[in-house]
Amino acid sequence: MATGRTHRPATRSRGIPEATVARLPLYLRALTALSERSVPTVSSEELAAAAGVNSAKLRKDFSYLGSYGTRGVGYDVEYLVYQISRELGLTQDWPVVIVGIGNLGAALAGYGGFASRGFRVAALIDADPAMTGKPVAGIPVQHSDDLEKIIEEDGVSIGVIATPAGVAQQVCDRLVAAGVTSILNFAPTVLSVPDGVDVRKVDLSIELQILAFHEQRKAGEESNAEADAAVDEETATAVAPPAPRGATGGSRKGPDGDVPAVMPA
Amino acid sequence: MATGRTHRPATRSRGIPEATVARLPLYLRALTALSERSVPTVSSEELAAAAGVNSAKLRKDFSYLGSYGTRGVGYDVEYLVYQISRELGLTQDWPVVIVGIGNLGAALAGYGGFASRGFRVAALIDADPAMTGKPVAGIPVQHSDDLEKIIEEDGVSIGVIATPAGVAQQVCDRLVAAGVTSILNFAPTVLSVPDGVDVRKVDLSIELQILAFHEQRKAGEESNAEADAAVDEETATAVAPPAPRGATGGSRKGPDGDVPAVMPA
DNA sequence: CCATCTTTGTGCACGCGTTCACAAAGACAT
DNA sequence: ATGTCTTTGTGAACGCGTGCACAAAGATGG
Ligand SMILES: NC(=O)c1ccc[n+]([C@@H]2O[C@H](COP(=O)([O-])OP(=O)(O)OC[C@H]3O[C@@H](n4cnc5c(N)ncnc54)[C@H](O)[C@@H]3O)[C@@H](O)[C@H]2O)c1
Ligand SMILES: NC(=O)c1ccc[n+]([C@@H]2O[C@H](COP(=O)([O-])OP(=O)(O)OC[C@H]3O[C@@H](n4cnc5c(N)ncnc54)[C@H](O)[C@@H]3O)[C@@H](O)[C@H]2O)c1
Repeated sequence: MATGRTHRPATRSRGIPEATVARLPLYLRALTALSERSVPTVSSEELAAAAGVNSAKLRKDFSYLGSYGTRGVGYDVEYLVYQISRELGLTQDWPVVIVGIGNLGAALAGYGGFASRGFRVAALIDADPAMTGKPVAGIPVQHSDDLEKIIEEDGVSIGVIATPAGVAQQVCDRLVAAGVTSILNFAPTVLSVPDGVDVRKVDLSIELQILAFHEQRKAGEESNAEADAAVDEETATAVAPPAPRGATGGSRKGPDGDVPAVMPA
Repeated sequence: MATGRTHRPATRSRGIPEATVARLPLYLRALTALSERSVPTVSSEELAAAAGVNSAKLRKDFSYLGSYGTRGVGYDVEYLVYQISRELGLTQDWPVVIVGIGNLGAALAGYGGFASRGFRVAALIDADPAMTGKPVAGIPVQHSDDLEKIIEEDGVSIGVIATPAGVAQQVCDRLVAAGVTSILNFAPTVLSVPDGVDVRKVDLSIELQILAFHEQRKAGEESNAEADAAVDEETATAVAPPAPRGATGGSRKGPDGDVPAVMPA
């Protein structure tokens, strides 16, 4: 997954496994599409195909929510939409703040997927005074000096960080101190937060690197076999680190083109 | 995780577990930061802290790559950077195309993290004729009619989809037919691809919903106990689906504010 | 050269997640 | 009412991932 929970030892909250929770939105999406086509019921097989998962897995997932199916028939689409929505907490409104209204933050602000399903952009926050008051996607940007006030007044509990990596931890600390307990982080940094705060990250760079790994495997396999072995031997004998790789050698920026986060130690 | 591999039954490629592969970029990032501070060596404990993982896990991860550490000392930073880069396939250049240059696509095009670490934006592609030729982040947008030609000429094997969900599958099919074997999908749809093609997805909406789930759990727990039970009873007795939830009821768009993907069946 | 101290590499156990396979449940027709 | 046929819900087995705990390796100091 492009994302992953951070912290908290994966204790299944109440009884629903974390892996199941992560799939519920997928089911919900497929179910919503069926609902719009006025399909009354759906079998686990069909729904599983639409969501791209195994049907047994889907049935087990639903079994954690309760017995909502009818044997011989399947699941009532509308009823399931309701149950999953309720389980995910989408029956209530979640005000969200976005911090860092640059390229990415602006795109997020204008994203339709935000507004639907109970997520409401409560505020856009940026440190740049030139941005203050300027409307982005119809919402005026507010200065980060007012961050605490905004969070408290609106009762915001979910924050999105789209600032440069270098300031992400500071921003995170301020959000948490102000009362935010869930953070979606787009900056390529490991955020450390106190217990009780959930952090999920979206990391484009990591996704690409994982794809590159598999791509290399697909491309090579036998043609890379000799070359790989040769490199292996060369570098293995030299205990000292080899010179930076030729093509792109020399000093360069971090793996993400961002300022590397300051390390704790 | 925010992301997740799709298809392919998680066979560990050659011997490196998928979970380990997903963490290598994290280690690489931390190591690069250390490298820039000219730190010569680092212990598993320190590096694990910087990457936000367990030190035993980190050591086990590295053990899959080989024995690159020195007992009593730790790991040579430069050497490890090189080994991980090589393992991830970052020593070569990966041309990438971005399809769908809207709000998100434009942000991605201008993202610094793309250019570094061997990923090069080979082309920006959009179906809107008005966009054609217009430079975005210094790169002229090309029309999607030329998609196949671009892919083949540049030998592109990684594609990024940032189009509306409704056309994502079509775009995906064209990319795959043209030779792309790795896809990073930002559209909220399940993509189906032939064997041998890797798909990873970044789904903002899913991340938010997972956060909302945990948020609800944190908020409620006992105050929601009665309310929840009441709702449970009411809906459980009525076998027929209940009316859409009051506050935000009525017909609405999909969970992502996008056109729901057309279902196969 | 030996002792001590640090840190790696990994054997092992445990728990979570996935999948198979099937009995039970219920719809539907006769 | 009874039988058939579809589909759910779940017991059980398996495999992967995680983390503990420790022996082996090697650096460092005397
Ligand atoms: N652009 C992308 O496609 C993309 C993709 C993946 C990740 N990211 C990451 O997302 C983050 C933002 O990317 P971007 O391209 O929008 O960068 P950007 O430079 O365009 O925007 C950053 C914004 O954050 C604001 N900012 C800086 N410090 C702040 C602070 N302390 N408090 C509040 N706001 C502050 C800046 O004023 C600026 O508007 C970066 O960490 C980047 O690595 C971006
Ligand atoms: N904006 C965000 O922050 C955000 C966040 C998460 C996910 N997404 C998803 O990313 C996708 C793009 O979002 P957006 O906000 O940039 O939308 P957008 O409407 O601004 O951009 C979509 C672009 O795709 C182009 N396009 C349409 N059909 C095409 C085709 N067949 N071939 C090539 N290009 C085509 C359009 O011309 C347009 O430029 C959507 O699926 C959205 O759900 C967006």
